[in-house]
Amino acid sequence: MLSKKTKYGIKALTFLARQENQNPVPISEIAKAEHISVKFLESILLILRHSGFLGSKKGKGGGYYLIKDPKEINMATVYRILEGPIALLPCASHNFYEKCDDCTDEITCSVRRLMMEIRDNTLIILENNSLADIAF
Amino acid sequence: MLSKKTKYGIKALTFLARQENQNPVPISEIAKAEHISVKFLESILLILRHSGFLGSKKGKGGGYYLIKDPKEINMATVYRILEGPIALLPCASHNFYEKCDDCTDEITCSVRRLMMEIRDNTLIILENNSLADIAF
DNA sequence: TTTTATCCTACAAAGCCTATAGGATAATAA
DNA sequence: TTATTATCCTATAGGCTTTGTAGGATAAAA
Repeated sequence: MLSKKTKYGIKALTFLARQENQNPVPISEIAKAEHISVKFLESILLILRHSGFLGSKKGKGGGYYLIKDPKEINMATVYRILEGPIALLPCASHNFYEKCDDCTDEITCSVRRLMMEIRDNTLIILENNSLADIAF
Repeated sequence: MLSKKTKYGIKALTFLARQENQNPVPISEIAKAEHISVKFLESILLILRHSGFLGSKKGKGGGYYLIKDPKEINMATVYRILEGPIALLPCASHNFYEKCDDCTDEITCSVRRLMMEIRDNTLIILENNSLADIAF
């Protein structure tokens, strides 16, 4: 299941993508519109800023704004930053690969094969969707 | 991510499906072969028995065995019993639906739409795979 | 100088995951 | 009948993750 962090993060990105201009939007405004705790959202937007999706401006008239064109923001990348691995098992993940303690032979592992198939399909969907695709 | 409970549960089912006959297999044997804690596996097999996948026999010569034909055991059903919802959000789930606290309009929610697409795809894969399909 | 708003670290409550403990129950074999 | 084997079942504990909250530091604008 998606964490609230990821869900709120995507909602905030969507909210910013829907803005008519690139003026900074304060956290409080996004939080109010999307019904999210201000402080929790603050920590999420900080992550998205550090990851290069958002810019920020302090003081009056400040807030967060999108740095990239929503068409260039890939949902697979967003997912990995907020949620972590797309695969349902570490041994089926490209970017977060880990060997299983209990498996003797990864290649013939039936669970892994099934999870790889799901992973491949989920990845295609996420990669085929940009922020612009889901926002409008 | 898949819980160990689900992973171990599927591995145990696979192990039983690969048995040549329908004789009961003791927990300890499955646990040893799949490198799983006996006590933890015990609790998982109990769930699978209560869900109608497994039968059991007590005492010497006892253990667990498959009740159904592996071809008739659908991985979507197994997943739901062990892991819970297939969807990544409660609002995108058929069998475990829950309304979001923060959403005002579910229909236009961008996160939900994306998660529904992933859910539909994942569901197809799980439904198209029986225990027999993944075991052999 | 005041107000506004982000920046950043630390922390706390709650819930979930991963087992483990220990006795009850039932079947088999000697 | 007794000992052994193996499941049945409930309770619980430790650790980790999630979901925030607190509080001050920093920077920009009025």
